[in-house]
Amino acid sequence: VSAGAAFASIYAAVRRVPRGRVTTYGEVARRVGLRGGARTVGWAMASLPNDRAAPWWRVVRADGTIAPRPSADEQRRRLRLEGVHVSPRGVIALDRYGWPAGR
DNA sequence: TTTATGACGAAAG
DNA sequence: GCTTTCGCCATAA
Repeated sequence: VSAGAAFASIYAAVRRVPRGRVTTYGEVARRVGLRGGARTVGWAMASLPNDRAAPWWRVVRADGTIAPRPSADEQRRRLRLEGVHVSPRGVIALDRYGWPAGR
């Protein structure tokens, strides 16, 4: 895998996110041992060749908003399909769908 | 090795 | 509530 070890850890963490739940970049970063490495996580997702078995759509920003990217629309759609309620503005209730918090 | 970039985060104005 | 600034870590050139 072409990327560094950090990527593997990040992908692994993202895969642990249960269906119907979402997590944040910062949360993932923390799980892999990177405190301020939230950007690294996002960058890892950006490098996602789309063949990688990582539910990137379950990863949102710290405030529950979806990152402004071209596929944000698709991400929102996928989350909805999993039962995650996304506000019209693209905001997700982390205190409800967040993970591992959950509630 | 240094510089620049990035699906971020938190704080300050 | 929104925009701006700084901080963090890893990779690329």
